[in-house]
Amino acid sequence: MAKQEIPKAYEAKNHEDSIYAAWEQSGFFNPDNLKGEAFTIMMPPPNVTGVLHLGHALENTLMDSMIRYQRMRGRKTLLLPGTDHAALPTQAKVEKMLMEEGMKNPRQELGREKLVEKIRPFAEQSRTTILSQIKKLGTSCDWSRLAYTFDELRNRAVNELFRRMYEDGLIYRGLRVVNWSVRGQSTSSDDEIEHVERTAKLYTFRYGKDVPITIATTRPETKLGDTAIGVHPDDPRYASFIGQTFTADVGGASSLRLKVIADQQVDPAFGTGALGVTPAHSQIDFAMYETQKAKGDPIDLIPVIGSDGKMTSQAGVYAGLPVEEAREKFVGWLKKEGLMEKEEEITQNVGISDRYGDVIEAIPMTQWWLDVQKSIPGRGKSLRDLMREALTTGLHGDEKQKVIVNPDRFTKLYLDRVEHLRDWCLSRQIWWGHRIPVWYKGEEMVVGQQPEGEGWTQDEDTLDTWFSSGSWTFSTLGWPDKTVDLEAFHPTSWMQMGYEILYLWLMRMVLMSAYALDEIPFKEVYIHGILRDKNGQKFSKSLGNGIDPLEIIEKYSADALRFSVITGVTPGNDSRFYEEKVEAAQRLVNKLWNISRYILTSVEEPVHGQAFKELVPTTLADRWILSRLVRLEEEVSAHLQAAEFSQASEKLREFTWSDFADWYLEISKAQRQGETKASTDAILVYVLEHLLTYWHPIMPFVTEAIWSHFDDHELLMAHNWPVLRMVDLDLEAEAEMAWLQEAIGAIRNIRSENTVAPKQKVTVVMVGTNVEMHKGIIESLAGIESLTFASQPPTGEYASVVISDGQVFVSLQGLVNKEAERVKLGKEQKETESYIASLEGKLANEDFISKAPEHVVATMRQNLEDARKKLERYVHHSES
RNA sequence: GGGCGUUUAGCUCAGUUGGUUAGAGCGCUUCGUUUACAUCGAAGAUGUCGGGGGUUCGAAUCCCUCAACGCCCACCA
Repeated sequence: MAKQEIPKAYEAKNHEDSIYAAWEQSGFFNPDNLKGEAFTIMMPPPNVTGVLHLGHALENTLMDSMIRYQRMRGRKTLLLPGTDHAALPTQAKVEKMLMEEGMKNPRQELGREKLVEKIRPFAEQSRTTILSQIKKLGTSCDWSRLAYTFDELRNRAVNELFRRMYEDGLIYRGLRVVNWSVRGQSTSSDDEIEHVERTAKLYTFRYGKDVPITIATTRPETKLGDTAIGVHPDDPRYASFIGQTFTADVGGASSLRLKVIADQQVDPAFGTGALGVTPAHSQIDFAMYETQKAKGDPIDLIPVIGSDGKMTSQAGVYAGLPVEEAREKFVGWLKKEGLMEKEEEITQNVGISDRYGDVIEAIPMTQWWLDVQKSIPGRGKSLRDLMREALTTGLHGDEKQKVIVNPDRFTKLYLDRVEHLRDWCLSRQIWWGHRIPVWYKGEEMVVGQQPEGEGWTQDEDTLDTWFSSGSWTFSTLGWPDKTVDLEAFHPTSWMQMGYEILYLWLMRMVLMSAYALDEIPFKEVYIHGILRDKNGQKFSKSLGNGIDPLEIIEKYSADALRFSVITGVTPGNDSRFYEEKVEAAQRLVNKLWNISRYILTSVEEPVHGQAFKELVPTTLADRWILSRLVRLEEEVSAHLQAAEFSQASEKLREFTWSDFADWYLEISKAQRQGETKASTDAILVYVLEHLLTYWHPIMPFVTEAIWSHFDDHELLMAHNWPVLRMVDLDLEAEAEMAWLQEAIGAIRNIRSENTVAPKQKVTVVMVGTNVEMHKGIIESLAGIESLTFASQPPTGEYASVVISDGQVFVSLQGLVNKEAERVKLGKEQKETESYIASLEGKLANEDFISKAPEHVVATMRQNLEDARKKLERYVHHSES
């Protein structure tokens, strides 16, 4: 083979797109072209609300590193890509854009169909962008199975799931108090609310002069809808009032009828111990309303706040006022009437819509709900039971149907949440999303799919977006049909997600999968943290600290980006991202490139694919580097298998830069001068091709680019992961090499301390050891002119250093600072002495000898022996 | 009000079941570089592993406690 021309630096731009195209064209992204046991990852579908951010870069790196490793290990791998229509966030985003363009109320001005027609192209555009960005990151997913939560197949799955749950009595329609966003004009689930601490005013007052009970509230205006006064059943202050009804003519609004009821949930220690019960505008009060109804002692429900955030007609003279004005007016009236007893500042948590940012109002509405506690017909278990089982005993006590969470602490959070789960409000009043699959005609109602015939109208509401993403692991495989894919790839093997969607997504995937298939959605889930900026702040638009992953790829390389988001990161913990990290990673990429460049351009005929047995390790360095490679394979495999990406990449970096580049390559330069050339060349090529293979899952592009310089046309991506044998470890060579490295380091140290220029050759005498066979290595790596071995220290101007197995003397005519030498040796001697003392102490301890494992004691004894030998040399030296 | 996480070199972080004298990257200091790579090489400095207590032959690692920072949950109206 002719010598190759390889550029000095790796220019990622010239390679990445064409490499990705070659991968795609090869067909190996598609498991149909692969053999072996299935290994499946469903890509968490990015929202079509814009472009990819760094978090996606992290996720794609995690998924792709895992899938590439498994593919190379001979698994039939499927990484299925997709996107999420993200109902509310997408509609909110488009509405915001329209409003920025001058529209006041897009929903009102456009109406349902026209608004959806505005959202669709935006979503499509966003999808296209995102999909191309995923390719830029190198993600090896099967594009032939691309899915979208809002396409026809997924819609069919969603409708079918809804129908089954309805028929099982789990989905019901009911009047309940919902979380209402006035700004968004829609309900939210409990999980879509953020709690923000605020200061608020707590008002303490009586409803009227004839009402003997004082209550406290931060929302006086809602008191216009009060229908009861709640007290704790054991509270002696109010015991005599329980059951009585008082009337009050509040603020000229309406006449309230307030029944005093006893309820365990009332905290006698808060405020006055009496609670104004507003069933229409409080979850807890609504629960009391239901309890009273069940008891046969019902109280009324009076909505005084409407979906527009203004007071309703039932609020009398307050009707039409925004809540804040109503509050002010009512407070004014209370004061005027002398009913107000106290006003104080308190801090409280308010629920905020996480998308629209306004305070959530509790409003009674008829909505669709999913009951998580009801027993599923024929199964004797509720959805809650299934969700619990999946992470504890495994579904039906089957260990194989258990989801393993990494790190484990998130299991606890999940389970805690499962126990406190309330019914899930499924319906939304936005328009971008799967429409509730229910049709009405007069009194008739059909669920699942549109019935034949005229006159049917579909429910106006849409489904919570998590209803469709919850079914992602199987809707993507063709469910509800019994497809080959579903059989082959479900439950999926591995999933990764950020902890911020643990509740939103993990729980719902488990719920949906357990319900629809009686299977867990995946066997293992890896929880990652979020990427923060250099100062530990979240990346956000408002802070303006965002980093576009594509710009990073453009400036450095996709491999450097991948390496830098994955390294130094542990599951479940946040990490910081900044360009210096990418720079360091890019240096590593370039290092690998140049190692390869050196080997491929200087070895005349790189023999590709040699077997370990065919190699002829001739020198110590040969044996050593092969042993190190065996160790590397073992470690990297174990780390990747365990999803310890950071550790895997650290091991690879260490081997690449230190063992291979700094040591073996340098030694090889001498070895290639003589008769060991052929064997050295073979080993260089062997180690290189293995190293590229092991790097490939993490840095796929540069490894593939280098691989293409080998003689055949096989893609590295489709190459088998070479498994080496532990029996080929050469412990003797590793120990001997470690000593040699120490000796060379010692000589270099003396040179450096005495500022001997690297070019200046020195004369070295080594005492107390005989390693003449490695003379050449020491000479070439330590810049030595003459290396001799002696039994006695030489006389004359020498600087010396004591090493584990001997002493090194470096001649330094006129350069030695004898005093400095003495001080240095004296210091080292002291350190050795105290080290010996500590070892002797340990070894003199009977308990240690009897209780510590043998190998620990043996190592300690060996260390002591070595240290004593070393000390002798110091003593000897100071005497001479 | 509960719960969780973090605290290791100047900075960012590893440290796998407790076991040699605690590591990496970046930064810093010195010297060098026609010879794969200045996106480089060699050498070097820097740590009472947040504080205190305990268990153990042995603790960065396990237990208790305190502190600082961060996060999550919760219907004190």
